[in-house]
Amino acid sequence: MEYSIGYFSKLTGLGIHTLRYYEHEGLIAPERNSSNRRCYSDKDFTWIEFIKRLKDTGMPIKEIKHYAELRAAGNPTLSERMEMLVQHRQALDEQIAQLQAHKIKLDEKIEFYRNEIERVNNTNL
Amino acid sequence: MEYSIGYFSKLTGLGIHTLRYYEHEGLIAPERNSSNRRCYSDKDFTWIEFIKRLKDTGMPIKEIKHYAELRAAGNPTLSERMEMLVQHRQALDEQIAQLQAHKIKLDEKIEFYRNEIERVNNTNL
DNA sequence: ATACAATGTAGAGTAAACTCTATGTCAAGA
DNA sequence: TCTTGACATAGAGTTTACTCTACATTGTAT
Repeated sequence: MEYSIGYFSKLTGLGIHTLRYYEHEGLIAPERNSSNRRCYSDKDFTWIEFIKRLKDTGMPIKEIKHYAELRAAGNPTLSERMEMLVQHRQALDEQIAQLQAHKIKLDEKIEFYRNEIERVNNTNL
Repeated sequence: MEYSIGYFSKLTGLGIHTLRYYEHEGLIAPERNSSNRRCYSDKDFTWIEFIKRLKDTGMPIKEIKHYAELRAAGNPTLSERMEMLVQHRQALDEQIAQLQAHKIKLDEKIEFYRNEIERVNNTNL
């Protein structure tokens, strides 16, 4: 199936302007029809979902663009792309570990507040 | 102990400009000496470490500023501050869960690449 | 045939969070 | 005394990732 930019925007939840911006930045290159309108495919959908995943895990646009270029170059770049993903997984692991450490501290702080509120209530009896 | 902005910058790893910016944005309010120089205290250090934690877990500066205002107002705002932290913990839990889901997908993708590279190597024997 | 909604491009504007520059003050060492 | 270095303020500049505006063109329904 092929999708207009308006429909593709709804499919992906990304906003027409954002889709055009991503194309301008070299992340995605949809086909064009005879009237120069963009025609997004199911492959584009799969690809944009992956882009969203990379973004949501903290990869900057420029790096995604680089990945996109490798992808466009086909099989010869397979191992380089995998290398990128392995490194990104490493960063993601660290990110998750740090957030979990932050969560523990935040839990402690909340516990502190619970006690403090209790204490203040008792003081003002 | 009291610290100059230069020393405090090294203590916190935050950059002199950033510390002044945080003060301007209402996150922190260090004392001043007779020559109008900033004097950061150990309390300021503890506080800035907490600010860093909030930031690293995705809380925007404006919201941290609001927390700082409540904090400056003392005991009457204890429960409101705790409420903020409880909500933030909720957001953090969701953030961690999403990253973990992303990680699973990324692992799958890397596994796919591993197989694909293997397949391409065998094809070109 | 005509209106109007969707799309096209180019470029300007926005928001967040810094980061830097210009200019001035002030205390301490050579 | 003179110079140097840390600090002060005000405001400009940067980066990232959008988001919007202006204006032209095209496809569709009346």
